[in-house]
Amino acid sequence: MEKPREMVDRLGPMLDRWRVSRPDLDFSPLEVVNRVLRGAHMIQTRLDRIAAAYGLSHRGDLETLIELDLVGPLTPSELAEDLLLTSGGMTVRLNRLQAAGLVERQPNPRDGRGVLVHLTSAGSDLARDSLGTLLDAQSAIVGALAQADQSRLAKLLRSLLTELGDLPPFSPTIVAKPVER
Amino acid sequence: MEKPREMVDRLGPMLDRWRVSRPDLDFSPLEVVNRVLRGAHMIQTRLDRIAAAYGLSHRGDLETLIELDLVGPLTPSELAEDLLLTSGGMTVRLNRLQAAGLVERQPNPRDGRGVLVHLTSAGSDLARDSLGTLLDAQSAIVGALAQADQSRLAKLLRSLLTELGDLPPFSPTIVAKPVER
DNA sequence: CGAATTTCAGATATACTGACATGT
DNA sequence: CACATGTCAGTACATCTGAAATTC
Repeated sequence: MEKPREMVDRLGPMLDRWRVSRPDLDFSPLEVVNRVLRGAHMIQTRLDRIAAAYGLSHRGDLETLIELDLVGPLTPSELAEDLLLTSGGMTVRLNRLQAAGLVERQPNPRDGRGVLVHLTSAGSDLARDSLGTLLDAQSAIVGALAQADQSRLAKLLRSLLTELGDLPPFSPTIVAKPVER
Repeated sequence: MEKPREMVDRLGPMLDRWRVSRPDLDFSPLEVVNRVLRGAHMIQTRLDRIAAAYGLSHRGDLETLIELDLVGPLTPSELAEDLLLTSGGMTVRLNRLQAAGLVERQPNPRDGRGVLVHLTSAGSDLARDSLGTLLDAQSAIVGALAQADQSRLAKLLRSLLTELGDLPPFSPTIVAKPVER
């Protein structure tokens, strides 16, 4: 058992000052909310550096390639939903990735209105090459926590996200669709 | 004791598919990292709506006002550090807030090079009015979790942030080393 | 003087909304 | 026909970098 010596982040002292200023208010929700925001900011900075090392200077491009590599061809709508983006936003991304020769749009055989986004072999190579690096970086990020703490943290965050409305596309209980793709 | 019925967020099923696709890789860091990123995205969306309701359509403007209201006049550098921004970015914000009549720059009596940012009375009113609403919103966000879970989550996030290098301006014990990395 | 504070211009990202064409 | 998909133009937002001016 190690006793954490100085477990202080930037937010702690700020909260202390705020509480002195307004002792009548309850700032405890910030202990979670603000840390999620600050954490995301710092994580994003690290991940951006990795994407840049693979020649992708646009946030989100790499995750798009990786999602396609792991799951297979998807429609722009599906991609947008998975990656928390509007379809208009995804169009911009896909145009860029297509211009870079990393993805291709092909007609969707199951729906004449839409398309399926495929990786080119270059896109596939890039996704595969970078995934390991990306996982290593993320592993380093959470590596400060013991395994048990990591999974506790994951569980708590999952509860939070569920409450925030980050739900799967098809409510699990509903039967019909077996993820046809 | 309540047994959570369907504690499933959007990420869970995505991870399942990825693990099928690449059973050789360990995706567990994503359980934390990706949830922090997605959580921040959704939280930010909610908080932006509140700021907009107070006439502030620019992300970060409200937090700037509130920080000034709770802590008192600060220099642009101090604000930038607290809010994870470069000084150049803070200049833009302050120009906007000043044009809106919400803050004023005054010469810093302790340092002729710099300025101190003060709230105007309009800025102060806005900060005070909105703070309660903002805290309520954040309370609702974490409200799905039991008190004990909230504080567990806060603690785990704090460890994560500390590891990520989100440290207070003056490291309490350490003297020389700026956490070279 | 070398260092710190702040501003600014220029550059680069990011992403939404609403309208449209197309197809179901 | 009512609705869904994808694209695009227009708009808005965000933020950094590096150079310059000022003062410590």
